[in-house]
Amino acid sequence: MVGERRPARPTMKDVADRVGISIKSVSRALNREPGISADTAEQVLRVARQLGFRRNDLARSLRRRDRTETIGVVVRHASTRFFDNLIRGIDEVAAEHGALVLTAATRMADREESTLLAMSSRRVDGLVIVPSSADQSFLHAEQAAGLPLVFADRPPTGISADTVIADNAGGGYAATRHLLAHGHRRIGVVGAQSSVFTVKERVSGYRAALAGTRDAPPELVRLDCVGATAAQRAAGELLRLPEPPTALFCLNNVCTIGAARALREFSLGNQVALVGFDDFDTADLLDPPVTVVAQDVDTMGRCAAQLLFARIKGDDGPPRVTVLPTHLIHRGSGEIAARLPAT
Amino acid sequence: MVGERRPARPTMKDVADRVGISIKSVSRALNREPGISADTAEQVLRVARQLGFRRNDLARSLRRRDRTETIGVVVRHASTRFFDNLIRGIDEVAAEHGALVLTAATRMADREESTLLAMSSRRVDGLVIVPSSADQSFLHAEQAAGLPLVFADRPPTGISADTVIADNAGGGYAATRHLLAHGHRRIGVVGAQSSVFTVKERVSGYRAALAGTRDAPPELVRLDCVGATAAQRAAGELLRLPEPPTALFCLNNVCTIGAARALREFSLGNQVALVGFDDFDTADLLDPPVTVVAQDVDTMGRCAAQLLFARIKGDDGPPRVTVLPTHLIHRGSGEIAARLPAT
DNA sequence: GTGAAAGCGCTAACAA
DNA sequence: TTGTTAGCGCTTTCAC
Repeated sequence: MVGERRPARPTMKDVADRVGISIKSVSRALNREPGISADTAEQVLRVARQLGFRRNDLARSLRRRDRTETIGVVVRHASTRFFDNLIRGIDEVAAEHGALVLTAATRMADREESTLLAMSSRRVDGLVIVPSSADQSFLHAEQAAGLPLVFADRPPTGISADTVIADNAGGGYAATRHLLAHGHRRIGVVGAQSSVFTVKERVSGYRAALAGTRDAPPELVRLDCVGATAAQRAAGELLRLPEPPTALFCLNNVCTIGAARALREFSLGNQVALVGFDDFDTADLLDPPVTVVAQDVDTMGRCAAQLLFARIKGDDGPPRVTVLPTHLIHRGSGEIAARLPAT
Repeated sequence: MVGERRPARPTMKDVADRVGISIKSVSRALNREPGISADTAEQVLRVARQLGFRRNDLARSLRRRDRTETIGVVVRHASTRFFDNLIRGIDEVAAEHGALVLTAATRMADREESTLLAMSSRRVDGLVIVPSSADQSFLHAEQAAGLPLVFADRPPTGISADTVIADNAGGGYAATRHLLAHGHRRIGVVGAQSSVFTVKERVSGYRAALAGTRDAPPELVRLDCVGATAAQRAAGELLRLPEPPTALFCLNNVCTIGAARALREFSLGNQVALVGFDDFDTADLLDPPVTVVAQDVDTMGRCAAQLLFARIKGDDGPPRVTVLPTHLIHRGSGEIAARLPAT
């Protein structure tokens, strides 16, 4: 690697010298502030364009005391349909406020803290966080400094702040009731890390729905399936039990896809019912089409961003928790009747 | 909205006063620079933690002349499997360099310029861009200022810079040859905006493969299908032609899914062959499983980031173009033989 | 309508 | 090992 010799970027001083005026007038022109003649302003803009001037927002934000017109979004994966929809909702609201939305993916839970602090050090005006590590109490300092925080999809741990979540328990309850209504009594569950809030909630909805019935045998609940392959394996094990479930409830997209693979592997797609939590693009194209509990992730993003901007504007009421409804989309896989009605 | 009264954040001066030393010693301790006693350093770190001090990187980067240890990624959608994989690759390399990766989604092509300039004004150290607008010549100023730019997935227009793309034409050629080998002569094409580089390239690969054969009737090529619904409609129209195609080649994920819906609508899934460009998660779960031209998007991200960091480190050779191979994944839909062998 | 001076919080360069 | 001075590029304040 060669020694770095980056050409310096033109500054307001360069523009000012070129036009023959003071730096302050350049600032006024470029920021469209009043108190400058149309003539001078035009000249400044022309020269700025010629020089390829780009205002240094590091300096600007520093002087303006940390107002960066930027909000940060911190998630585990940049993507998956879920995050794309979430960020789309956030973007919409941020655009109305003229703020730039910058997203960072943490990939690993142990990089969450450093990523959040990096955003804080760069002085974003606020943060939307989908927490994935075990504890966010290190954010007390940001909160004390008045940095607005909004948690989405999952509540924070170790700190209290605005939160927007889906009605996970309600969705789990509805899915399970739906399967019960179709005659199922042995309903298997395939889900991801049991430590995650959404997983716990969805399972608790499942259990609540089964509370009136005879049983929810623990061997039918397979959590901690990380990735589609693990989910496929877990579903396969359930299907090979001496008394296998007649229906599967999968706690997220990835698990649903894994379970669908297992069902196909055993040619049980049209005999064992399947309901997945969270919709996905090709759910209608599988055989049979997959019934899901859908969440309105767009709205989740919009709510989170609206809360955040209200806080940025100065709203300092107590933390609010917003719970968004979920709804069941019947596509076929969830409407398969139980083969052997319960005794 | 109340008047905003954000508590001031502690600065190095606050820490220095509290410890009773100079601000420079605080700086040294916090940045783990040499020239400070272990004792003082420890004391500084303790007080900094107590106060919830977060170094103001706006000021730091300003003083250090725009080195922000941040790279920007600008894409149209934050997500879809494609972008997630791309960003994953970038993240991996950036982590090795200790840089933060911040992603901005432009959503609309007409916001690309303002988003890129916003990143430039915030003085990122470099940019990875998946261009979606018609022209990027406004980036000449950034290039002149020595801001490294790497374009991914599509080359820039109006400016010359490092570029990492897939072998789109090769993939289109391979897909078409594959279908020809299975006896297909009338091969329909469903694709997105014809103005997009990747679409043009994939079509040109298709045409090249057909050059030796009798024809590639223009009525079989349906471009500008934006969204799955439009693709489904276009595919449906192709299938209702007096002389319908016996195979479909879809130029991206979304089109493939739309075409799959059309095939199911007409119950032709097992009679008309289907090959899609770019793999997707449930391709193996459709009926029949979907044959695709896969691109290694992870590698695309890594290559782009490696190029970018080489530039950031000072490499100033001429712009390089990297073309990554694609490969066909046979899953079934692409191996359906033509119903009516060509005359 | 315009400009000079001060300073945002930090680090580079140098002095002690 | 520690501190002092200057200044990064901009906006705020105030004077003209």
